[in-house]
Amino acid sequence: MGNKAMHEPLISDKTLRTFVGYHLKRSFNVIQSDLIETLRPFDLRMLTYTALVLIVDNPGLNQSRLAQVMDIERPNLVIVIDELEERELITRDRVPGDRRSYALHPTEAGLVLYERTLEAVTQHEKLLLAHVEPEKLKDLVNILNLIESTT
Amino acid sequence: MGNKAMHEPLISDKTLRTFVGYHLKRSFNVIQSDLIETLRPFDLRMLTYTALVLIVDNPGLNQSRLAQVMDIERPNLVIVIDELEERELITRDRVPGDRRSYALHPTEAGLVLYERTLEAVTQHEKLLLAHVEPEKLKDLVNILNLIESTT
DNA sequence: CAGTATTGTTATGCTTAATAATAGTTATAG
DNA sequence: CTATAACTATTATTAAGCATAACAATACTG
Repeated sequence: MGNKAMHEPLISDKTLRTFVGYHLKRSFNVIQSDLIETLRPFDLRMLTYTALVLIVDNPGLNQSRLAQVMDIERPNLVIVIDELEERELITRDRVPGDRRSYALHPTEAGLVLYERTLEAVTQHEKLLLAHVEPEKLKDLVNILNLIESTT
Repeated sequence: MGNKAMHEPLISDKTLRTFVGYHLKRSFNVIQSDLIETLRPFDLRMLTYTALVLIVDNPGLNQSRLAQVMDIERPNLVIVIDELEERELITRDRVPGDRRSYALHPTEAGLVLYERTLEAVTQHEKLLLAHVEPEKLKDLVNILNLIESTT
C-alpha cells in the first residue's frame, strides 16, 4: 500500500458500515488472506484444504455428500477431488454396494499433510487473533452460529 | 434392499469448526446470498452496489481512491465504473487540476437508485437477522472491528 | 419391466480478483 | 529545462470460485 502522508480526503464508508454483512466480509478478508499465505507452502487452496480435512474426518464419504457439506455444486467438487487424487493425498475407491459412487479416503501422505497443515493453520489463526480476548472469540462464534442457523 | 434409504451418515466438520474463519465464512455466505437476491431486482451486483454507495457518500472521489477503499485493484474497478456510467447512474468528470483522473459523481438516477436500494438492503438484513438480539449484533460488530483492525 | 432418481462427469458461463503492459499526464531531480 | 520517475486510467489476460444444463452409468420404485 502507498503510505502517502499527503492530505488526501478521507473516504467514508459509513453507510456500508451500517450493514453487518459489510463488517463480516471485511474481517473475513483479513483471516482469508492470512489463511491463503499459510496454505501456500503446502500448495493447498482453501477449497482443497477444506476437502482434505473433511475427507480425513469422514473417511469413506462420497462426492455428493462432500459437496453438500462444503456448500458447493457437485461439478465444482470434481476438479478439487481430481487435484487431491493426482497428488495422491486421497483415493477414489469403488464401493461394493453402489457402483455409481466413490468412497473417498485419505492416503498416508494425505494424513501427514493433514496433520502438518492443521498445526500450521491453527497456529496462524491463533497468532492473527492474539489481540482479541478468547472470551470475545467465543462470543463471536456463538453469534455467528446464530446467524448461520438462519437458513 | 430394504433399509438402504435409512438415515445417511452425518458428516462432521468438527475440525473446521475450531477455526474462527470457517464460522465467519459460513455466516457471511448466508448474508451474501440474501444480499444478492435483494439486489437482483435492481440489477446490481455486490461490487456495483458497493461502488455506487461509496460514490454517493463521497462525491468527487477518483477511481484510485475508490479501488483502495474497496480493496480491489484499479483494473477491476474499471468495468464496474463502466457499467455504472453506461447505466447513467454516475458520471466521470474531468477535474481541472489533474487531467489524469476522473471525479466520480452520482447522477439524479444514481441518487434515486441509491435511496431505493439502501431501503431494500437495510430491510432485508434486518429481517434476516431478526432472530438475533440487537445487543448481540452490536457485540458482533465490535469484535469484527477488532479483527479487521489486525491489519 | 418402464420410468425415475442418483452419482459422477463434461461443458459452459458469470462474478470476482490478480498481474502485466500501455498511453497520457504530472511531479521531481539534476 | 530536460530526463526520469510516479500516478491515473485503461486493455488484455489469467485464474479461482461458483452456478446450471446435459449426459452416461447405475440404482431404485411401482
